[in-house]
Amino acid sequence: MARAGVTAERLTRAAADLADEIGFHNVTVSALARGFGVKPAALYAHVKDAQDLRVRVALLALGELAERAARALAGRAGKEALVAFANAYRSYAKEHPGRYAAAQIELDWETAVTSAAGRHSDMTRAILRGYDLPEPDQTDAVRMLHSTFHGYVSLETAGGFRHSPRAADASWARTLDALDAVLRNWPPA
Amino acid sequence: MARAGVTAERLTRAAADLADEIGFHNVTVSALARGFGVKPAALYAHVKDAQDLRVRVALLALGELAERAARALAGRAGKEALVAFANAYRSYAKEHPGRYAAAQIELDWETAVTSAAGRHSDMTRAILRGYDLPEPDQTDAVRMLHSTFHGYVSLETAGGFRHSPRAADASWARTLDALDAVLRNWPPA
DNA sequence: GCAAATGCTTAAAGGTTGTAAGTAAGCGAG
DNA sequence: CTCGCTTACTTACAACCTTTAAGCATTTGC
Repeated sequence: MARAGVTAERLTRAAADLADEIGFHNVTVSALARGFGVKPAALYAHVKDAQDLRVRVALLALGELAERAARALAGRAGKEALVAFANAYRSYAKEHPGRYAAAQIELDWETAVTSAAGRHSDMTRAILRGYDLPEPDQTDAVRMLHSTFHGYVSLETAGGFRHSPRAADASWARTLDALDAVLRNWPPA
Repeated sequence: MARAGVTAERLTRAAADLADEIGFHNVTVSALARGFGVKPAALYAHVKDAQDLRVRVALLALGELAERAARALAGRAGKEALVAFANAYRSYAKEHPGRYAAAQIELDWETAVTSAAGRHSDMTRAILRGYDLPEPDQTDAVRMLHSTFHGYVSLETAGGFRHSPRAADASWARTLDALDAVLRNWPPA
């Protein structure tokens, strides 16, 4: 019995890759074990249980997404920053649907603040620096931006825009135009 | 063996109720059968398989949501219509998280157009009548509205707004203000 | 080179989906 | 009213997934 060299990290990456292929929902401990050529029970030495594995994939995805977003944001401001950030977000979700789905699972407060989840709202706030919004409008705008990005990507992935001939890319670009416009002209309370 | 009186409709409603209680994800054929006091196999006489059941719950939810939205929209126009529609959407998701989750599953094209899914974009278009947008801006705006509503509700449900002291209700109201503002002042291409 | 730690296997219990075949209850017609 | 058909449900079973416990084998460290 040659050793397969399973580690929590390799397991997490394999689970993420598998999720992108067959859907996050369909990733099982058994399928993962088959991929490593070991019995399912062997994985429990590296990972607490199936939920622990899911959380690890979620944290991996959040980290990758934050890194990509940070790279997109570097050296840009205003609308350019908004568009770059949004595109980084959307392209990640399209290239890695399984990872993106993983990133949406509920994390307990402790895990969430420690993880890259906090970095995301920090970056969104960084975009807003170019629009000069006071609190609490800034928080509201962060939530609106995040909602629109996530909602659009989520609906697009679920096939919600396939019924109309209008290209999803075009609507996306116009949605970003609209967001930029409303941030530059934020309505008074 | 007294008959339990299982039908596809009652099964669907029970599944929807159970989903609201324990999460759509956790609804199993077995748990449902236990609720009816019958063996799991009995359910397969009324429903093709687990996926069929999920689709039925999705269609139920889409129908209920469409009905609630239509009621909210009746006799309103402009921002009032926008706010009423959005609130109907959000309140349904909060009252029926399991049903709402069900409504997000992918439906094949045939099922989707036959179902209430089409009615939803029709209603969103009805809201936009008050803002007088030409095509294809109208389609883009429909997609943006739907994305923002779904994204906000989705993130809120997943606990994404619990890290900040700012009330989710307040940000929601301001987000609707912003949407109204950008629809009244839609940026040119 | 031997002992301890580590990595994987076998074994087994318990839960889930789904099919097939058997039984019992209800219903309609003669 | 009872015979027989349809319908509803049960039992039985196969396949798969999760997770724990115990055992063996391979590395590693002293």
